[in-house]
Amino acid sequence: MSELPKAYEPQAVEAKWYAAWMDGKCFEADPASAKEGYSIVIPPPNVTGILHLGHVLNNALQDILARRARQLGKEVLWLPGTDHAGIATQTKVERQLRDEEGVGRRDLGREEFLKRVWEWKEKHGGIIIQQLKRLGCSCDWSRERFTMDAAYSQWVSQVFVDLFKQGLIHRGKRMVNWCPVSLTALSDEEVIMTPQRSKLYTMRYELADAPGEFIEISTTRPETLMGDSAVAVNPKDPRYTKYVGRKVKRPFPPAEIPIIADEHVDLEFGTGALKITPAHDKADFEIGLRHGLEMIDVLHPDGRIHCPACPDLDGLDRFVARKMAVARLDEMGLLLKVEEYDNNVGFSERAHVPIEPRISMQWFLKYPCVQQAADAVANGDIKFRPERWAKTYAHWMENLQDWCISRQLWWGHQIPVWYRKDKFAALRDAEALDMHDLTAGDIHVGVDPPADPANWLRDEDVMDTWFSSWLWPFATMAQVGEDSPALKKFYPTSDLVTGPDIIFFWVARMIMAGFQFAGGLPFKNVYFTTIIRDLQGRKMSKSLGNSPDPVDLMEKYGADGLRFGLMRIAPVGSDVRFDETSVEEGRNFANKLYNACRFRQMAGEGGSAGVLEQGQLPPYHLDIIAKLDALAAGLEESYTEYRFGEIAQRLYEFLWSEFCDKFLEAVKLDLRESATPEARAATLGTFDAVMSRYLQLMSPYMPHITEELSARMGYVRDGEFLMQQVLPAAPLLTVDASNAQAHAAAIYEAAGRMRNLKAEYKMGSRKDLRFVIKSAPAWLAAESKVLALLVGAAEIRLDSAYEAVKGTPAAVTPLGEVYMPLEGLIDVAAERLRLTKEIERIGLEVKKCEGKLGNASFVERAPPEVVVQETARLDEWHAKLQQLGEMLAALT
RNA sequence: GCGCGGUUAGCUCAGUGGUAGAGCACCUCCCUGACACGGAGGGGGUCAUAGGUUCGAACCCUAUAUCGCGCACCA
Repeated sequence: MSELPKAYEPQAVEAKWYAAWMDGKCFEADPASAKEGYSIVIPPPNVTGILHLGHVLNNALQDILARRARQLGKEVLWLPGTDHAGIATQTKVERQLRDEEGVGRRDLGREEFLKRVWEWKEKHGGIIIQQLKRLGCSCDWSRERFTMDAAYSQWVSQVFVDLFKQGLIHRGKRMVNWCPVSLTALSDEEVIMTPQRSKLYTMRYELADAPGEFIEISTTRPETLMGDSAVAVNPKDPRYTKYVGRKVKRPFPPAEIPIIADEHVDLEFGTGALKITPAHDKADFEIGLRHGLEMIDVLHPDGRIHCPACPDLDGLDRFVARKMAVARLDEMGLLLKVEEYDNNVGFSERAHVPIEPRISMQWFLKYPCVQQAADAVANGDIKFRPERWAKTYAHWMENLQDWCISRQLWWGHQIPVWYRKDKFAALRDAEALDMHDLTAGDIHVGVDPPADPANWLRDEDVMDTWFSSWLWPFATMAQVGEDSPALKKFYPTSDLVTGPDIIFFWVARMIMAGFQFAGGLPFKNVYFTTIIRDLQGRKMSKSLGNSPDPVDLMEKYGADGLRFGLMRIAPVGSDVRFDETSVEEGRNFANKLYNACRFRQMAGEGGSAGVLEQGQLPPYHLDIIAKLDALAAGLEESYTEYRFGEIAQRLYEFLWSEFCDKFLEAVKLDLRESATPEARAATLGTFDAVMSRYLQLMSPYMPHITEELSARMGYVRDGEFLMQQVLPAAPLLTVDASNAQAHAAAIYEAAGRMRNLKAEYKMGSRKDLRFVIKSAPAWLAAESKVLALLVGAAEIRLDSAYEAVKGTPAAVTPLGEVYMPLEGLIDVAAERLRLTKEIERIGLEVKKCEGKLGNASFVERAPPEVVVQETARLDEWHAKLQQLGEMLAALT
């Protein structure tokens, strides 16, 4: 044992133990182990990412699960890694190149640009990994993966090829969500519908065969009218039946377009007539297909208008063009009204701009194993917590659309498809060729390039990042075709911990991939974390500046403090509002734990468990031992239910309210020098038995401090680690403690009542009071000294014959009636009154003041306006009065 | 529009049929030999509203209000 400083200083301790665990290879998983396997794969953070509180919550939970599993004797694999995060990373590096070198990616060319991204990744990519280590994460770092590792990329290509061969992947020209900033297609999930305050424009088109007669149309997007190829009305709409089949004049560029009838049109909305722009609206696209309409593309990929026939609009940004188009309509006398209008607009998840529905050639996946994946959750093979997310999942699975998996980016897994050079030009330039236009000899789909690469060109697109992430649970454990021991031991994984915001992006897709490629479900339990918000309820975000840096918090409060604080407020249900004070509480709790152990160390050596038979131990000992067993059982139950906040709360209450506030206070007498060696040894023995087990129970939540204290207190042998000790199944208590617990409870409660009595009579801090207990139980005689210590009394007298004088303060306690006789002491109330009057008599004012009496002067100003602070302690009143007298004498 | 979740002390949240809880904040006292990142005591809530079921409801049921989140959208 060694000396401990007064307050716990986590920083050095945490770094020391993390290094020791790494040296000891404590986190490494052995697939050959005979122990039962337990595994988690980390939700790979973006390689560009830096740690935020969401990561902390998420990874602390995984660490707790992993550490707990080790304590239960399992062979644990927590597999870490990072995600290449296509758009995010490419954007970041492009921005840096533009800022620092003034070049774009096309200036560099694909090969050079990718080289630069890799360089950037090697240099800055590991930040979040270091931060996870700082947090104490017990990942098997020897198995760290990256979604663009060679072996992992092999999986991605292989999966693409397999799905293609099964006919589930195909290429086609379809309406997709296009991001005009990132210049790529996006999946439906990457589009965020956002309420907007926009305008609804009502305009009129003139009928071609009846000049002066108009049809009125409402639109929110007048800038695309150059792409109109029809006007549609509902076939059931009597107002418009006479128009169907006729033509109207499109204002610009001038053209005559048909009026068609389509069920899709809502009679109630606007004028009931809808302009059809098949190339720039999803619904219009469908209508266009049904009616064989011309698809007129009037937008460049970057969102500028492409319409040489309208020179004043051509080349303008879409939002500038909107105003211009409206102005032109107005000039032409075709604009009828403009109304304020609330609607939802799809925004790009990454670039935060409105997406543009756009027809383009892309690769699509028809999801595999949908039914199996849906059933697995519905029938409980995969259990979601909280359970309600299962409904969200089921709903999504029922309404699956094909997944657009191609991205017009460079950073990512390039699509493993090659085209014959001569056909490729046509494909690319016209964007007209469908897969069906290519014969088998024109296209090569394979993990490896064609044998005569000179004659082929590779598809330039890469795959959606999630198309690699969905393979994560197994592609991290085995190479393609490998008979992997890790996979055998650790797949399917045990628990997945992630946010509900990626239930579609990731969780659902992993389940489908698991069935399709790994022969079964990828995990058994999914624990969905809560979203962390600030005190105003806003999502944490960099731009709002409301997201505290977890590393700063760890420097200030320690990783253990941060972990514990966050766990205590992480609810099972809804979102959590984060406040730094919760981390402060975590730090304070660590300090409390530390000081309890420090107290033990100051009591010195001696004492080992079992000096006394448990049957002979005082009630406080048996009580705390029983409560520790209850704690262990309670934690077991809470872990089974994944109730992490409850676990933290139980741990907190045991140490603070039971162990420190009650047990430690009750046994202090036995650690004084006056105590018998036997009592002292028994006390130290109980302390060690309970504390060593408690530290172990605490270890998953606060791994560093528990490891430190266990080592310092000698609870763990040199060269061993607390985190590797298996939690004993047997309870500590071996005898019936019900009597002892009843006695201890009675004493603690009585002590509370008696302290309350003291406080009521303004004698809370006096230690010289004597209490009398009437009709006390016989066993109390042995404990009266302890009770006196707990109460802060000079003596507790047990006297069944006691007759209290009238007016003696009294309280009913589980130990019988308690009296606090004041004979022999001063009559506090009366004496205080007398002194107050005396002070007022000599012309001073008695005033209540804030602050500490001991430090502040009782005379704030010189006479005649001398002010005296009120105090509860009579001896101080006397002293003040005396000093006042002296002062007054000096002044007069 | 459909679905989900919340509404409990000033704040953040526990509490799924039996006399309302924690931490922080607040008030009083105390730097007593583990801890002021602490100790002792205290004040504070008609559990969103209205009905209903029940001997008994914060909890179960039905509405309503309100906040948040998904999904789907009519230009």
